[in-house]
Amino acid sequence: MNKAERTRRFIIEKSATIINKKGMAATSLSDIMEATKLTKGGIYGNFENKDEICKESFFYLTTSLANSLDRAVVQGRTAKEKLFNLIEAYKNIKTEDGGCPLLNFGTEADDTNDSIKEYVKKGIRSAQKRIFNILSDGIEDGELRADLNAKNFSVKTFAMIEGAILCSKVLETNEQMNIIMDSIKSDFESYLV
Amino acid sequence: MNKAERTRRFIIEKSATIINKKGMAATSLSDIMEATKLTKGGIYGNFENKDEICKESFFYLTTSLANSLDRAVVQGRTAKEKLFNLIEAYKNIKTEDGGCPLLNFGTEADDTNDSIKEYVKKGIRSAQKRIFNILSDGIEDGELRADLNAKNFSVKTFAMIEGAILCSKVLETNEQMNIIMDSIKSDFESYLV
DNA sequence: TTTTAAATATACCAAATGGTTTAATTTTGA
DNA sequence: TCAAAATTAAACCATTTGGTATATTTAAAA
Repeated sequence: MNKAERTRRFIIEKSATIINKKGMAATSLSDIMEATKLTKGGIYGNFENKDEICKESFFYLTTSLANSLDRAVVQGRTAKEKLFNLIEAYKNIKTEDGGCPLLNFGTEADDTNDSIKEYVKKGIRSAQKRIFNILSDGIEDGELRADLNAKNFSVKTFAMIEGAILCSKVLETNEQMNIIMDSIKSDFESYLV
Repeated sequence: MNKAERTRRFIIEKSATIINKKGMAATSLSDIMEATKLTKGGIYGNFENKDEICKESFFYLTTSLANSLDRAVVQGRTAKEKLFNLIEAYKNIKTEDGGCPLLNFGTEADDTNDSIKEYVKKGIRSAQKRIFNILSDGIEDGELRADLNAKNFSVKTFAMIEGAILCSKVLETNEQMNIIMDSIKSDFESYLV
């Protein structure tokens, strides 16, 4: 990484949390200047415009999150361990960093920003696929009953997780998060062979 | 309703959809001026500031939605009819009006706007209570098994619905919404006596 | 119908917005 | 080490922002 690449990355890292919390529209250049201690020149020398910073911040947030979820999954050896690890990893999403970027960018972009919406779309699909793969592997290995509909279960689970994140953030307690995650677990266990 | 009250209401009705779609921060006075065909004077004669317009728009959106959900519920005579009607009403939330205000205002306000966050909090609680009441009435009437945990089921169901709205809006298809709603229904049916 | 009070438009304002240009400073590689 | 290239700071720009003061119009009551 040369200087330019380092600065670019530094700006993204600093901006990402702010944008995840405040939203793309509500985050101003001044916010980014303050967080990076750089002037506009320093920022615009590395990025075309604010949109590019938002886009790159979204990529940074989603890949960081995806990596930490993937790391949790590979630690598990059975489908059950994998799914339960994944759930714990979701629980560990830092509220102080703004929560899930798919939820934040998704709700902001859905009516206003088609290109970001496309990226969120891909993010949702791959998050669902992560769950789907655990389940279909489990079925193939005979760990899970074949009548488990992996597609439906993964869609449902993802929706519950995002809803759980919304509730914990707004209600400012993890109570409902725990209820929801426990419910996913026991629902899953009913499909164990 | 005198002239002032009518104008106030008119401004709220026009602003509400815009704010629900674009978000509070991204909606400018000019957006509201354009939608209402009023000038700043006409708007600021009826409202203190933009915050008040946002707050009133949130109230307007949530009470409209709550009313239409309540109307759907009372049409049903059994718990099953009530819940299924509620689910259909949720499915009918107009995407072109921006979707669920609890989701939109909740994700925007959670890190930035404590007073709106408090109102969203109440909105979530009452949405969950609407489901809870259907279930606990059903248990009391002997329509539903007593081992149905009404609290957990309502929390879980609400999360799934909000997640489903997010997915349909971003993915631009109702496929997952249908999967999720059907899953809620069949989960519920397993508790029928 | 006329007076008075309410509601709205017009014309402002300072501050902040995203973005550009140019000059100065750092890095980098030969 | 030193020149070329990359990076950043400073000053600037037009536009838009939320908000206000005042003039004008409209509605309501006597």
